[in-house]
Amino acid sequence: MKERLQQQLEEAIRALLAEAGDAGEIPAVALEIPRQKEHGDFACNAALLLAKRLGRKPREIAEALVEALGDAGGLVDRAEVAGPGFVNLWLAGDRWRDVLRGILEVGRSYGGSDEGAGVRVQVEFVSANPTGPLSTGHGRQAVLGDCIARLLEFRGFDVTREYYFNNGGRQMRVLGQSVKARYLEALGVAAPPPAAVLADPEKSWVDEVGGLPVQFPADGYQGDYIVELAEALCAEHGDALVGEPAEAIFREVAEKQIFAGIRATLDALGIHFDVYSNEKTLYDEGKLDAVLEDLRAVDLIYESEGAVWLRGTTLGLDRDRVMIRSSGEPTYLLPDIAYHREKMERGFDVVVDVMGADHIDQFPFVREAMSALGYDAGRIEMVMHQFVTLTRAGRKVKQSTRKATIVTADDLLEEVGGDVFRFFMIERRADGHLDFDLDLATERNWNKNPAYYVQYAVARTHGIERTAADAGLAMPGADDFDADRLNLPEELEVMKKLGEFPELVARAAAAREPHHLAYYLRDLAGLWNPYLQDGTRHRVVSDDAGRTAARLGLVLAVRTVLTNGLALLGIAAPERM
RNA sequence: GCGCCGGUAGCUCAGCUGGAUAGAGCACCAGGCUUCGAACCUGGGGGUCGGGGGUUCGAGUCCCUCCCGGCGUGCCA
Repeated sequence: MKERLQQQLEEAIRALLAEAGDAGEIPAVALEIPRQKEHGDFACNAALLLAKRLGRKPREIAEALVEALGDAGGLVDRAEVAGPGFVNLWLAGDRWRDVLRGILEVGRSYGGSDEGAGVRVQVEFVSANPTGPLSTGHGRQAVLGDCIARLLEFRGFDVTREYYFNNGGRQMRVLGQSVKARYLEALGVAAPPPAAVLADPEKSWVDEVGGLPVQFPADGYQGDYIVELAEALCAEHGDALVGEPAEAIFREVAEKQIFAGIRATLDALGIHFDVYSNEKTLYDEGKLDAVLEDLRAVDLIYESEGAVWLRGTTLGLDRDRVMIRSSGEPTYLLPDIAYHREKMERGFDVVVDVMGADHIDQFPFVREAMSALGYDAGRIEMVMHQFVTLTRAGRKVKQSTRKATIVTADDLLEEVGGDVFRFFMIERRADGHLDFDLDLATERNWNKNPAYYVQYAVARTHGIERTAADAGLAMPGADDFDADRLNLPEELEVMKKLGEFPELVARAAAAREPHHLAYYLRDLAGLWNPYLQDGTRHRVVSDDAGRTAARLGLVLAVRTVLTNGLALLGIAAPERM
């Protein structure tokens, strides 16, 4: 619809330019839906853009444009010049109604496209290391990444969801040590670390067991989940593991169990990854050494103070960074670079890295290193998101790692449910902070909750279908009704909104900004729920068979769009609530 | 100090490549259920779009500058 109008418009502009002896390019005119509906269905600013170039008054040009456009091949009912020189266009009424047929014909794929056909995209997200349960921030990232993936799939891209984690480095050793210390504590052979030690990250705690020192690491993991892991080991193995090194069974069991917990959380959110990658594999396959050699070959590596450094300054960055510590252990940077090289080698056309604000510092180094290694770093995108804060009873919920007052993604999920969790997490732009309002999310009067508001709009369409079925009526097919019977202004409003959906999806996908969907759905439901409220003026199932069929068509179209939109957010579209 | 991200109604936030009179939810006030679903709806009050300058026919949107907040600036993760 809009495309056709745009085409007509450009032709008219071309004609206008030709008349003035101007054979240049036509400007990128905006054809947009005005905020005020008194300004028509579409408004065009072409005359304003051309004024200087043609040396004529904008309104004059606008008049000429209106004349040249005519009825735009039957699309336009009325056109007028307004304000400083806008051309406001009113579409012929039946053109809006075409939207309904279009929706019913394609149904579930309305809003989708094949623009991404043959393009392989990897979306990497969550990527939390298996050292503890997912935080609310990870929860946000999980929903964000999944929704981006869903959007891209809907636009025809070949999407791989991937989770990468570091399991080879120092933090996993600390994890093993933490579990072992708690294990000995559970056995009763070691004392728990004093509170003063736990409160000070610089201090470590040492106890003697069988003449050997056992240490709770200074930066050990303090969460209750570590204690629980240790107690489970104690119950299963008794004291048989006392002589085992922390790096062996303790570390392995912890990684396995914690990772299982993470996957359970993701499962509960309906999020499934295609590929799990980890640092250890890269290490075992020699990928870390290889990347180091190749970076050395282009003179980006040097040694200093016993550590191996990447020359960030040569790459145009503000500093150099350590790749391998003087202890011999790599930092995160080296495996990250090796991992991204793998992404390139695996042939993805586009790589989207979703990451929290605290990780973005690393990104330019990875990107520039890719470039230096001869890859097209332009294929690598970053989507950054800020943190999540919780508000309960009008106050910020204080969270502290040290005091173990962390609210996990699981806690939150249990409290509000998956649909609300997803809606609230995706509702805001990723690059702003997210204030998760628990009062609103757990509101007993569900009507205040925007997630339910949209779902309710869907449920009502099913209620109408049930009523229709009771009257012996089936939902109509695309050609089974006369859309001209829908001529109330509020019906046209709904149809216009439905018509915007494909462009909205395209924009959200291209910009990797799923939050637009949440607002769109809220808006559409905000037209639809009031429409249904007026049961006399807008009664769908009535004695008027023709109008009933047309309105059932509208009901089905609205449901289709709401359902498609909710699916892109991973939220259920219920038949009843 | 430097870098990134924010600052829009009492609160939480939308605002597409610059467009006309800046929107929504919550909160607050006043109303509405013999209704295909009231988990809903109708109406109302409420704004120096952080401050200042600039570009433009036109700026919440672009540029400069300052202020405020978050994050980063580790041989932490």
